[in-house]
Amino acid sequence: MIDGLQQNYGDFFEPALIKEITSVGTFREVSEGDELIRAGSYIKSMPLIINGAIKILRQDTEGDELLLYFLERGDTCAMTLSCCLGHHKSEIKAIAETDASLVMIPVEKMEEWTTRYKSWRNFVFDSYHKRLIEAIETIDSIAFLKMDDRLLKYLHDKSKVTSDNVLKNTHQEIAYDLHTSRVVISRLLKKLETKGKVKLNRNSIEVIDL
Amino acid sequence: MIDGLQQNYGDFFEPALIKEITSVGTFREVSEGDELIRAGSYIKSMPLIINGAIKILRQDTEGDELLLYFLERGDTCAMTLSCCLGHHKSEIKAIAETDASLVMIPVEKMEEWTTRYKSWRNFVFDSYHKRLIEAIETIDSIAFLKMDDRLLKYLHDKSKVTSDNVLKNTHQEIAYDLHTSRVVISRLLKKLETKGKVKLNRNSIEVIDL
DNA sequence: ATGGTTCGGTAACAAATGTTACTGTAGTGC
DNA sequence: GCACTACAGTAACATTTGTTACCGAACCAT
Repeated sequence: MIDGLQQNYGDFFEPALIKEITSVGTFREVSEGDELIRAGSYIKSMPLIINGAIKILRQDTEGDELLLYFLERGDTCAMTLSCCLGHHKSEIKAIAETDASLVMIPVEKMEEWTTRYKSWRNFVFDSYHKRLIEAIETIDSIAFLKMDDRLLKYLHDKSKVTSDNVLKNTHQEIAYDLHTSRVVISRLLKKLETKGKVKLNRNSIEVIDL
Repeated sequence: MIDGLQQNYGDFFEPALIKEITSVGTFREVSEGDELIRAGSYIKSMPLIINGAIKILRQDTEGDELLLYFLERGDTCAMTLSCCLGHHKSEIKAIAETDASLVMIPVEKMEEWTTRYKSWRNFVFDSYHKRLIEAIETIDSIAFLKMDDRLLKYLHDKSKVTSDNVLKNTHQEIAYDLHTSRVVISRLLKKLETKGKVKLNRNSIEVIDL
């Protein structure tokens, strides 16, 4: 755990803080598909991502879903942050996109560090900033792009976070993430295949050139 | 200015901070329609809103626009915050929705206060949280609602921030905010009128019952 | 192999939204 | 008054997206 922290957060946090994290944080490994945060639940600890990727989804009251963004190493979940600091309910759902390792920090420490460590404060501010930007980029996609371009962006982002240009996804799963229907995704993927941008196989999509 | 600060921020900030704000902040009055922040510009001071309303828009590279949310008394602009703290470029555009009064805080002070005042720190965290929630609510609207419901929400929100159930808006302006076309808005407004939800006049819309 | 299930391709259709074009009317300046 | 402009109403049409239904292939368990 110390290695992972040092590697991903060492440039950012002062040694004393790294040491504290090591002593109070708990290391956790999760498998692809694990649900880390359920919408509407309360959260008592905050994850620092050491490696792997987490996807953050918005879920409305009828259960409709929409992918907000991915978190990667060095990231933390701003919603969790603000839930912890403000003691609000979770507004989102988090699923492990790949196997991942995390360090979980208890809430009390977070608040304490905010006072004591400048680097922690900056990290928290920076995380908020990043998430706000990501949220706004998501808004851009939905508001300004048509479904075909949103799909392209999705394939691109996903192959980036998994570091793999073969996506092991069903069309239905993509449809959930983009909040549309399976038929629409199949239709658009087929178009992309005829353009030579992807190669389609059962349960997987090979990204050729986006 | 001290009155306004005391009234809107007094519960939140300790007296010493209020005093500091008074001494280093500059009072500013803006008129409806004034452009406070232009997309792509750098920002050197942060506004605390004393009264009035500011609308925050996203603008893409082609000039397409979309309303993100309104700011009201007691609010500040989280994007400005993070731009100041992180020295990033503005990603948004801000327009005075009504006449408004603001107190502008220089960047340096903001950073200093973050270290010195717990209440300021909490204010900043809280602002980030609020804006993130608002951004996500905007995502909800675009992703999960159809244009007719988005229009209803728009009319509702707008009549709330202006404290007036008569909106002095052209259809074209609404179309810009919702990123659609004038014809679509006219069509939907007409439907709302036949349902008795609004009354349409030239250059104004009376909200009857949403 | 058999039967059941999941996945993807496709067609046909429905609904929502976007686009273009034309109208009349209210306001504005002269 | 007259010309001009901005605004809103409407129709006709195009495009995009969503929905339903059906088929066949791949996969799975027995």
